[in-house]
Formats: sequence, structure tokens, C-alpha cells
Amino acid sequence: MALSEDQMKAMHKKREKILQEATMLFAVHGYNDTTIAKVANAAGISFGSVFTYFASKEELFYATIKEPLEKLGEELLSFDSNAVNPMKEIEALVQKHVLLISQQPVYLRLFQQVLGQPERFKREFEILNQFFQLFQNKMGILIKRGQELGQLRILHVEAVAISYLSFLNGLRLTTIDGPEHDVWKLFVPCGIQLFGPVE
Amino acid sequence: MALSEDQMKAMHKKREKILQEATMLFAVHGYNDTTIAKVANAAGISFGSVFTYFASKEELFYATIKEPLEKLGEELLSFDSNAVNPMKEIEALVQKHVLLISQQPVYLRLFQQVLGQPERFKREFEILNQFFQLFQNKMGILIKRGQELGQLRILHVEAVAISYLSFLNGLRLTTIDGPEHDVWKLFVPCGIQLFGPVE
Amino acid sequence: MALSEDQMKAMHKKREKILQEATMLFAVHGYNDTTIAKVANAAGISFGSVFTYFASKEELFYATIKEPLEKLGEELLSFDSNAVNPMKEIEALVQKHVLLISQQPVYLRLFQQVLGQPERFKREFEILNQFFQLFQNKMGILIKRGQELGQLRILHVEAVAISYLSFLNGLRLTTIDGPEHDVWKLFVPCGIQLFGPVE
Amino acid sequence: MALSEDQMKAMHKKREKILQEATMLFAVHGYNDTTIAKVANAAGISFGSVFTYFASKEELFYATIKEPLEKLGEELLSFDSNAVNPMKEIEALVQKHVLLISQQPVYLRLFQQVLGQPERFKREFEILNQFFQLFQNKMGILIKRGQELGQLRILHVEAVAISYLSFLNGLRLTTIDGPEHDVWKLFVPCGIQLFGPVE
DNA sequence: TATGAATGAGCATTCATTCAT
DNA sequence: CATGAATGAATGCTCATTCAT
Repeated sequence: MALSEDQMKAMHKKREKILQEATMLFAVHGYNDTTIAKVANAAGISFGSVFTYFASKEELFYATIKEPLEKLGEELLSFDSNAVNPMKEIEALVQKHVLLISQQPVYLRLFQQVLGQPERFKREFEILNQFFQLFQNKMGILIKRGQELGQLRILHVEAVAISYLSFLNGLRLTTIDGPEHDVWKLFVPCGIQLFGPVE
Repeated sequence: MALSEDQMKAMHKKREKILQEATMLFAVHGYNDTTIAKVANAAGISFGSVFTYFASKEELFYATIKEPLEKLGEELLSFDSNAVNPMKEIEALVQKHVLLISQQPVYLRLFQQVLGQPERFKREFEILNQFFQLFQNKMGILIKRGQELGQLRILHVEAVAISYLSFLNGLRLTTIDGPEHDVWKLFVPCGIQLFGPVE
Repeated sequence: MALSEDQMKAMHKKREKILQEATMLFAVHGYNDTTIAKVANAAGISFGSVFTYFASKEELFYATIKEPLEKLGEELLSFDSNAVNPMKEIEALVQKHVLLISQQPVYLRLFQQVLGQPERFKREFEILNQFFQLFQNKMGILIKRGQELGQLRILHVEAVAISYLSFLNGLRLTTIDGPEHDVWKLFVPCGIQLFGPVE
Repeated sequence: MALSEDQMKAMHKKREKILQEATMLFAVHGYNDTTIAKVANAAGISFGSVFTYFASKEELFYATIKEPLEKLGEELLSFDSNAVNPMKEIEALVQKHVLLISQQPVYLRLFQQVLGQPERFKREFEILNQFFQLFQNKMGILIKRGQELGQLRILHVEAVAISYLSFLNGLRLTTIDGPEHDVWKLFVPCGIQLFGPVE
């Protein structure tokens, strides 16, 4: 018997709920200290049900990394690497990036954990790394054009891109925890400096 | 009868060996997947002996973070915040920092893990954070002076310091793993840019 | 979906089985030499299941003391402290008590262990002691009335009650192990003597 | 090389010290929770030395039971089972026994533990039991003579002896903990009652 | 004899996963 | 599909005992 549309919707909703609670718990307590029981409890369902939606704990963690990455990644990549005015694009982009990062306090914790144990979280590290490559490449084009146009100093393009990613990633390490934009805005000029703006 | 000098030395050596192997294992497999048995095995002793040197797994992990931090921290902080020529000092310092960081591939992994789970690794996070504060403050003085002398653009001092720390910390996130200095040197100019050098 | 009635019953039965086997093992081998594995094995379940029914070994031991105490205690206390003829009541009561005690060879061993280590088995000692107080008090009333009516010699009421408890408790220390009533009956007159019957 | 007299003395003293501290610890915390390290610590020596004096923990516990039993037993047995006036002898003996028992709060705890786990502490139980037999027999003679002389009611001799032992043993179960003799004296008449004194 | 580092057997407990209801 | 009882592998830690110094 096929499931009704309502049931489908309800299941989708439940899946989202599990994912959301799992993200929170994984971020705060880490992979091992987050038990399936805790996730189920937070999601208001029985722990057996978690296995209806995710084949294993590993799978759940993977989903927890992957699905938001798709959204976040898309947003981080939504800039024009062929913009007429690279410098202007960079300025806009840093602003957007810093804002985005500041709004993902929980999620970025997960990244840290994966990045801190790449051997252990192989699959997760893989997709993160893949995104990093993409990001690096696209940024590279923009940076290169900026340098060619004389807007940016001549620096090793890849190194700049990596440095910028490090910068973004590291922002979350600060103890400045609230997402009050005013604080985060201070980092925008710093981020822009990384690209080596002339004058 | 107290222990002989030779025995004391042997014990110290054994302790160091445990610490070293534990660092490696923690870095590669993470806290939970590193069992005391594995550490003991790697160190070539019985697992019971680990407890002769470290009261618990937690304690071992803590030592693994703390003791190297003292050395590394000292090196990172060994610059003159009142240098006559702040810009020159910064250039030298970035070079040294990037080199140091590039030589600590294993150890920095541990940092990531702690930073990714500050609630779980409270004590460890605490001392890391403490060092961050120190570093930030000392850097702040140097940056401020650079700005006052017109060598650096006017940027929010604290934000620059934090950005620089993020940059350093994040370098390890790249997949460029070998400590071949030539690669790492590319990041030096990027790091310097962060401070907003005039001209 | 809640558990079916049958399941509930089965679980209750299993819990009882664990409790029973644990009691036996604790009594024979003591707390420390009784491993959860042995209990599970004796109960015919996996050791993991023991934790489904009892949160910890301590908890299991506690239940092992508490639950039977409630039953046994009620029986030991089921006498009329305001009986018209205290002496008769005492005679009946000693008979009943000695019989009861003779039927609890296993369980009383647990008492000994708790009484032998009150600091270690604090909670268990507490409830035992509480029962002792109750028993002592109720016995006290009966004894006092017996003395007032001239049926019993004048002795320190509390001391008599305590002595009687000691007597009951100590019976189990004898090597006469079978619950053949004929042997146990011999102790009834001795118990009665403790109250100081006149004539 | 033979040990000097002084050394012998010192060793004997040390052995006594260990035994004393072990008795205390075993009594309060039980066999398993009393570690050799704790005993050594309490005795002010290194734990390795404990094994110089006692072959194993079991042996130490055994000594802890056996040696005091010899002294205590002798005192408890120092009465004249052929006394001209059995009743008088019994009165004196109960007084002495109750006093003795009241002065052994720590040691009697050990008895309880052994009696609560006879299978586990086989050897210890054996010697305790052996003493019980001796005591029972000697008491039996006295009781029998008392009954023949018409001083005591006719009761099952063995049962009386066992009851009396139970009574003595159980006294320690009361919460009256101080060795203030006045309290303990109250139990003397109760003990005497057990023998069924005529009139 | 005294010391205490080294050893490893032994155990309580956790928790992902399975599966009957 | 939802539930939660059952399972047992895995692991940190304790501690008696040995033995080199």
C-alpha cells in the first residue's frame, strides 16, 4: 500500500526534525557523546524510529554534514567570478561570507570536528574537501582577474584562496559568540585585506 | 629507598614516549577511537602502565594538549611588541609563525578537536583560550603601534589579531600536508596582508 | 505503541527471575564476587538485559534487600501489640517468628552482609535499621504491657526487644541448616525466655 | 646472616601495626574495598612491604580473623563449667561476656562479614565455627548442670547455648554504639533470662 | 628487607543495532 | 511505520601480585 501524501509529508518533517536535533547535539557534545537515544529524545520519538530514517549513526552524522553543506555551499559560491569589477565583487562577497558564517555557529562546529579527525570521518571530510576545492577554484579565478586588472597585489593565487578559507573557518573559533552583526562586520575589512587590495 | 637517578630518567623517558604516541593517536583517530590499549601498545608497554603515568585517559589527553602548548606558545609569543619598526617585526613574525605551524601537523589536529567540542573538552579549551587571549593582546599592541606609525592601515585591532589567529589555525586545514617549506612560504605574504600594510 | 499486557507480564517475570537469582548469588558469594555476568547467566538472559531492569549493580543489590524486606517485615510485624493477653501473644509470635526466620536461609545472609558493612551498604543498612526501629517499638509496647500485667519480669523494655532481635537474627548463624521445623521448634522456648516470663 | 634481636622486634611491631590497621579497614570498608595500598598507607609503609609480612591479601584477612579470635575466644571460654553454683557462674559469665562484646566493636564487624559469606571466607568461617562448637559445648555442660540442680528450667541444652551465642553476636547489631558500660549492662539481665532461671 | 614500577586479569557499564510485537 | 526489549562487543579502570633495584 502506497503511503498517502500526508504521511509522506509527516515523515519528511520527522526526518528534518531528527536531523536538526542531531546537528545540535553532535555540534555541542561531539559524535561519541551523542547517543541515538538522546537524539530520539530531543526529537520526541522513540530511538527505534531513528533507524527508520537513517540506516546507522554514521549515516545520520553524514547527513548532518552533507545536507546543510549543500545549502551553505551554494550560498558561499553564489558570486560572479567573472564580475566586471573583481574588487567590488570581492568586497561584496566578503561581507556576505562573514555574515553567513556568523549565522552558522552550530553547524560550523561540526566542520571543526570533521576537520580535526579527517581519518575518522573520511566520507564527511571528502565532501568538505571537495567543496573547498570548488570554492578555492572559483575564488582563484576572481583573484586572478583582480590581479590582472591591477586591483590586487600579485600574490600566489591559490595561497590567497586558502588563506581566505582559513580566515572564514577560523572566525568561529573566537569567543565572540552572539550573531550581533556589528561585531562581525569588523572582520569584513580584515577579510578584504587578505586579497591584497592595492591602495 | 627512593628511586635511583637512572630509574627516574627511564620513567621520564617512558612518560614522554606515552605522551608522544598518544598525541599521534589522538590526532589521527580522535579521542574516543584512541583506546588506552592502543596507546600502550604503541608505546611498547602494558596498558596498566599507562595509569602509572597518567591518572586517567582524560588526564592523558589533557597533558597531550597542555605540555606542547607551553612550548609552542612560548615560541609563538617570542616577538617584540615594542619593536622600533613594527612592520619589520610583523614580517619576521609571520614568517616564523607560518614555519612553526607548518611543523606541527599532528599537534594542531588536537587543537581542532578541542576547538570543535569546547563543552566536552572544557579544561583543554580553557588553556587554549587563555593562550589565545595572551596572543591576541600581545599582537594587539604591535598592530596598534604599526597603525600609529602609519605603517598599517587603520583597522579594528582586535579583529585583526583574531583574523590572524584564524588564518594561522586554518592553514592546517589545507590538504597541503608536507612540511616542505617552499609551499608554506607562499602563505607568508598572505598573512602579512591581513595586517593591512600601507603601500 | 505501548507494550502489550503479555509483554508486561513477561517482563515482570523476568525481573523477578533476575532478582531471585541475584539474591541467591549475592547470598552465597557476596556482593563483589557476584558479577552481573553470573546473574545474567543464572537468569538465562544476556548480561546486557540485566541493565534493562536494574540501573546498576548497586541498584540490583538494593532491590534484593528492599523488596523481600517489605514482605518479611510485614509478616514479622503482624502481631497485636495490644493483645488482651500479652504473654499468649508473645508465645504465638515467637513461634511464628522462628518459623519465618527458619524459612529464609538465603535472604538472611544478605542481611548479615549489610549489617557487617553498614558504611559500605548505606542505603541498605538504612532501611534495615528503619525496620529494626519499627519492630523494636512495636515489640516494646507488647513487652511493657506484659510487665504491667505481671506476666513478665521487670526488665529494660528496649533491651529485651533488641535482645530478641539479636536472637532471631543470630539463629541463622547456626550450622543447623535444614528448615526441618522440628529443629527450629527447639528455639521457640528459648526465645520466649528472653522476655522473662514469670513462673 | 641472622637478624638481630632489635630487628626481630621491629619486624614484629610492624607486623602488628599492619594487622591492626587492616582489621580496622576490613571492618569498616569490607574485604574488597580494602586495598593493600590503603592498608600500607595506614600503616605508614610501602605496599610492597605488606607482602613481606603476609603472603597475600587472603592471608592477611585470615590473620585478621584468627589472631584476635584466639585471645577473645580464650577470654570468652574462661569460665568454670563445673562450678559448684552454675547459676552464679552464669550470672558472672553473662556480665563478663556482654562487657567483652561491647569492647570489640570493630572486630565483631569482621565476624559478621565472615558469617554473611561462609562460602567465600571458608577458612575464616571454619575457625569461627570451630570456636562456636567449643563454646557451645562448654556452655552446654554448665547449662545441663544448672538444670539438674533445679536452678534452670528444662530447655533444650544445645538450643539454649546457640541462642545465647546468637544473642551475644547480635548485640553488635544495635545502634547503641558507644562502649559506655551503663548501656550494655542493661543487656545482662536479658542474657541471663535466656538460660531460663527459675524464680 | 624495603620500595614501587610493571603487569594483566577481571568487571561494570554503555550503546548501536536488531527484531518481535 | 513505531516502539523498546534484547543483545553483546568494546573499553576504562582497579588492584593483587611480581620482581628488579
